[in-house]
Formats: sequence, C-alpha cells, structure tokens
Amino acid sequence: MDDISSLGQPGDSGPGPIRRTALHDTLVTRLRDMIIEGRLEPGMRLHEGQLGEQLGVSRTPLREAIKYLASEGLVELVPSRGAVVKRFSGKDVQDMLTVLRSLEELAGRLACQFATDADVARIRAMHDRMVECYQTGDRLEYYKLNQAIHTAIVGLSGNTPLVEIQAMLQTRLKRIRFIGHEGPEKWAAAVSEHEEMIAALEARDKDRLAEVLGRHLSNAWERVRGAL
Amino acid sequence: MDDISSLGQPGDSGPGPIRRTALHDTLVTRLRDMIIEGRLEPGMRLHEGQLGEQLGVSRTPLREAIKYLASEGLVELVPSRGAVVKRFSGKDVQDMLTVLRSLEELAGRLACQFATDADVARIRAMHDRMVECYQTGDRLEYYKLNQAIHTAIVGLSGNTPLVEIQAMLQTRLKRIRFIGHEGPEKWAAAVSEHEEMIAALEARDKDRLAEVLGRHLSNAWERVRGAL
DNA sequence: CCGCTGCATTCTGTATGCAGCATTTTTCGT
DNA sequence: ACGAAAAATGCTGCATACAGAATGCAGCGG
Repeated sequence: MDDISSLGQPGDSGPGPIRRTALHDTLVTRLRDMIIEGRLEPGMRLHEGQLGEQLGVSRTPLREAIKYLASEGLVELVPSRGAVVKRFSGKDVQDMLTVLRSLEELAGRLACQFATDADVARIRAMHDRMVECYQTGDRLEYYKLNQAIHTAIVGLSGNTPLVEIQAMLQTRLKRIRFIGHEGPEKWAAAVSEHEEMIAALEARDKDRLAEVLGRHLSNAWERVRGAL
Repeated sequence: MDDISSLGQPGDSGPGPIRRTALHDTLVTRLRDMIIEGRLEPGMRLHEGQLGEQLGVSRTPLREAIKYLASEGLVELVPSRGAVVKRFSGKDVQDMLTVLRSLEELAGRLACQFATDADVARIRAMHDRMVECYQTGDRLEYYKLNQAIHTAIVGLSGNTPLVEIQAMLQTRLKRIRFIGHEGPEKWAAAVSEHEEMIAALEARDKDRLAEVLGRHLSNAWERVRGAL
C-alpha cells in the first residue's frame, strides 16, 4: 500500500487561502523524498508504468514531475529510454560542496548585515536544541536541525535566488549526508564549528562567520568522503 | 507559420550517433528563447491550447516543457490557473548578480588553477574578436561573445555544478541584458574590465582575476539598472 | 558452437478525451 | 438601474489511447 493517498498532505488547517495542490507537484516532493531516502537508488530507471501504478496515479502527472526533477538535477533524462536516478561521483559531491561553501560564505556576510536580534535568537534556539540532540545522541533530529540552521542563515541573507540555489544543492547532497555517519570526534568538531558560527552571527562579525562557514563546509567533505 | 518544424534542427549529418531529440526537450529550448527574446512577456499566461496550436504540438509535451522551465525559474506555476512568465523585480536582478559575482569569483580562482595555455589562448581569441565587435559597433555579436567568454572561464573551473548554476542565472538575466543598452562610456569601461580579466587569466593571477570579475559584475548592476 | 537477423514484447513519447475549477456573462430580484 | 446569484464558457489537470522506438528472444545461417 504505497498509494499517493498515504502521502502526509494534511488538509491545510488554519486560516488563509486553502491550499490547492496539484498532483504533479505532490509527486515532485514524493519522488524527491524517495530518491533522498534511497528507495530509488542511483542508476535505477524510473519505470513510468510500474511507478505510476505503485503510486496510484497515471503516467501524465508522473512524467511532468520527472521533468521537473530533471531540471533540478536529481534525475537524468535519456531520450527514448526514460529517466534514471542521477549518480553523483565523489568529484561531483566535492564540487557541489565547493560551490556551497562559496554561497554560504556570501550568505553569512549578508546575514550579519540584515539579521534582526529576533532572527539571531531564533537560530540560537535551534542551535541549542541541536546541541541537546548531540548530547542525547539523536542523530536524525540533529541532522534535521543542522540543515535547518544552515537554511535559516542563508534565509537571513534576504536573497531569494541564493536561498533557492542553496536549497537545490542541499537537496542533491542530502542523500549523501543521509548515509554519511561520521565518527564521534568529527561530530564533536562539527558541533564546535556550529557554536563558533552562532557566536559570530550574534556578534555580527561577518568576516568571522564567513570564515567559520567556509571551514565548516571544507570539513564537510572530509566527513562524507567515506560514503562515496 | 511558427510551427515547431521551422526550428533549426538540422538532420544531423556527419558521423557519430544520430541525435534523437524528444519534443519536450526541443520545446524547452524553444520556449526559453521566446521568453528571453521577449515574445512571451513577463506576467503573460502560457496558454496551453493556443501555444500548442501555434507551435504545432499537443498539450502533453508542452506541459512537460513548462514544468521543466518552472524548475529553472523562468515561469511560475499557479495551481488551476496554468503558468505565467515570471517577472523579475529590480531586487531580484540585483540578488542574482550578487550570487553570480560570488560564483564567478570562485570560478576565476579555479580557472587560474586548472586552465591550460591552449584554454587561455582560446579565450584570448574570443576576447580579441569581441573587441573587434566593440570597435565596429556590432552590439549583438559583442553581447554573444561577452557571454561566451564568461561561460568559458566558468567552464575552465572544471566544476560541473558551478557551470550549471552559472548558466541558469545567466539565462534568467539574459532577457534583462538583452534589453539593457548601456551608454558608450560604460561600454568602454566594460571592455576595459574584460581586457584586465584576460590579462589576469594569462598571468594565472587568481586574486586579481577574482577581483576584476567581482568588480565587473558589480558594475553590471549599474549597467542594467536602467532597464528595470 | 557462435553470430546475425527478424519478430514480439515492453516501454517511452505524443495525442486526445473528459471532469473540475476559474472567470465572465447573463439574468433575476430589489 | 444596480447588485448579486446563477449559468455558461474556457481553461487546466488528469486519465487513457495510440504510435514508434528499444530490448530481448528465437530461429536461422555460417
């Protein structure tokens, strides 16, 4: 029972215009998650008939979702042979991290410039919760908060394209990081770097924040390289 | 007669595997060009029926192409109301240029590291031709070579994601730059900056190249701001 | 025994049909 | 005459049907 109706798409409680989600849009999210979680492995073909039946939808919206993901870079379109889940080489991951580093350095500088005290406090709170997860060993929640913090800092830049591109790269890397289980000492180092980040942000020290973010992402490569 | 068959897709003469292009893929390129050239103005709705008839294709591949362009950020999907050509505000353009600046600075540094003499010579040749176009006043060809040089430098970084993202941002900005006709003095400054860029690349001086590229793209905002 | 050719099956690519929503126009009530 | 409700129209969204390409297999020839 993997029907699309089992998708957690709550009925939009709360005020405001009711959400009117199109099926192809739902499928984009759905397929993305399946790829990130590894249920659709790299190199695997996306069989329209089978996949559509499995999800309980016809091929048309499914194909549209696949085209969307192709533009996102998660799947590759092979003419007359359908779509396959893109496989990222070690170099690809390294290159993405290089770009991500540059972008987050930029975002950090902008964030220092534009962040309100409330913004900073919000991120500090997330950080504290993340440290808690670190201490209790809750890797999944730690991982989520970690990503959320990075996303939040980039969000503070107020630069929409920057936010979108960072999100895209994070998505592509999610699957790798999802696997990559770093050792305790590296984990500790990562937490320490995060602590520095927050401190720099609170001090609105943009050079220091950029430096720490850069270092953090350089180290990220070391942390995930094991999971080619 | 605006049929899709009028698209310049020659019959792939010459050896090698014959090109097998899918219709939706052709449409992506086609629609992208139409948006860049302004034949599809920002805010304009992409009417599936009408547009499909105009291009001589059915709605299905057209819809797939639209989804692809939506992921690229050129069109916006409005539930139950189709797709509209995305309109970029001044801030959007400024933000995109900010990101582009950061990316090209990075690319410049990498290019200095990896470029062979032949690569540099190729770019120098493009630059010389561009200067010719400047002197003869051939704006269109100048514009194309200008973009090609930037793309080529980014290509020398050897970083595929970087290349893709830069290409995406360039595409979004193309329409704006397509309009933006700078005055003679600014044009001269732009050419001068390009001269510096090539010199820095030939000297493999990555800091200088990054600095010039950064300056060049900061000025780019001044050059296009007139064409909101 | 190995390789090639032709056929059958399966899947992709495209077109069309149908239902639901949005918008506009018309009509009715005040 | 003005406003509101209701019908009508046009479009999107999804499903299905059909055509063409790719793959696998069987049969045939070397």
